[in-house]
Amino acid sequence: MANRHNRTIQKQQILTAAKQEYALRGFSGTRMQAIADRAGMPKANIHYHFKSKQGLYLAVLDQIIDTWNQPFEWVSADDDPAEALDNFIRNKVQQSYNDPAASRLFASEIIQGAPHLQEYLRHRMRPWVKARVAVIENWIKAGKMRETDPYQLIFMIWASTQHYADFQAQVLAILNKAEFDSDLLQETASFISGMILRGCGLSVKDNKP
Amino acid sequence: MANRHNRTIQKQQILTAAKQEYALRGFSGTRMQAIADRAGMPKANIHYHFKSKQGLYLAVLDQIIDTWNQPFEWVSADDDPAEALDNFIRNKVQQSYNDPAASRLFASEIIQGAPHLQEYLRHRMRPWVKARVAVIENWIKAGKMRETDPYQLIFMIWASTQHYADFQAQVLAILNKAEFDSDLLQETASFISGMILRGCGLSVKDNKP
DNA sequence: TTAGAATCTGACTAAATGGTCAAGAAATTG
DNA sequence: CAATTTCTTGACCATTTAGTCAGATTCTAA
Repeated sequence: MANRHNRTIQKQQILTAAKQEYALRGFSGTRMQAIADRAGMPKANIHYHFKSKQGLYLAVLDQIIDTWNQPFEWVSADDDPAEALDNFIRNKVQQSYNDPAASRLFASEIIQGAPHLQEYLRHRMRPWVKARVAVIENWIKAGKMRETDPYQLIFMIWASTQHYADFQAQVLAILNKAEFDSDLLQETASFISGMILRGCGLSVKDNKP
Repeated sequence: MANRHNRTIQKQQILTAAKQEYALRGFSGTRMQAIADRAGMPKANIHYHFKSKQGLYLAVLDQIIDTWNQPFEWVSADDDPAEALDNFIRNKVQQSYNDPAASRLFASEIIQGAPHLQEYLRHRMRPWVKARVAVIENWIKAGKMRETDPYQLIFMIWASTQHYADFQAQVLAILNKAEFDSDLLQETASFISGMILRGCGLSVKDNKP
């Protein structure tokens, strides 16, 4: 079958395997051999597709960022804050659930000072946040919600939505559960949404009409 | 000077240096030589005091847990929920601020599945949480606060209070600041406290009377 | 003071691991 | 159906690094 096609598939297999391994063991803890094993191909093959361990790592980060940015063009000042925030929160929780490895890898990178993400944080994420902050400020000025520091609000939403992916081991141990199921996901999303909305002085609409 | 004394001091120096390095580069990313350099002694000396890289790592984790457990005996059902929660939140924020390396190291360990903390999570942290959950449930039964899932509440407090230590690189980049100062600390604590209290249907008492 | 224990240290070693390479297999193309 | 390019792979290498060790130094106790 077409080579072009294969090449794409192989690269993707490598990226996926690498994401899992990097998330599981950290950058330094990851062995190229482990990625190769997981991807089901000889190690040398990985070095054919990617220049180096670090190059592969950067490629994984890039892909994560691309995936995340896609469905995230969020709302304008005209929207209803309660609905918009609820949407945003449920979206984030769902995203962490869909790809916990991505969330964890990203978290590890930031915990270690984000050495490879400065550019991204400063020139892509910061403007994105600024735009959302502006929207929230508009809502506040329009009296649609309680006066609330928009930056802090966004940080708090990030923190609580990602927590279930990043600290899953802790959450499961405390709850004495074996896995994070879809029910718990819904409960979690509703809980966070409810807390945040009430915190912003917004009324929470019941999710089961 | 006394040997016993020196021994203790040296061990402590090693532990502190190791905590910084492990937090900064992760377990695998950390070099024994780097710990030695930071502690200002030859590498072989570290292996005299600690069996192995992993042994030292476990010792660091142990010390972190000990430090954390000390001031955390929290409240009973008789206390006022608003005050108790506010206290707890401010305490946690302060703790993250005082020793961000500890917070980050712990976070890294959990993100990677908490391979060395299963015992601690299941047999020490879980009972601790259970006890707080019981208190919160009492508050709810007594009509002192809104009906709220106590586990989710604790997770959310953990998530948002630790976020500023663990994801500091991100927070600073977004806010375009160089460092996390004491003012921002206070704002953050007040913000989180306010959000959580309102979320629980409790009234927030102003902090500047 | 001195024997003996505890501590410290530079030099060394064995193992692990990222990365290379040359030769072969497969696909593409004119 | 060559000729050429692209891809695959086992074997190999250079480097890094945790951990060792024997000898020096410092402390303790009698």
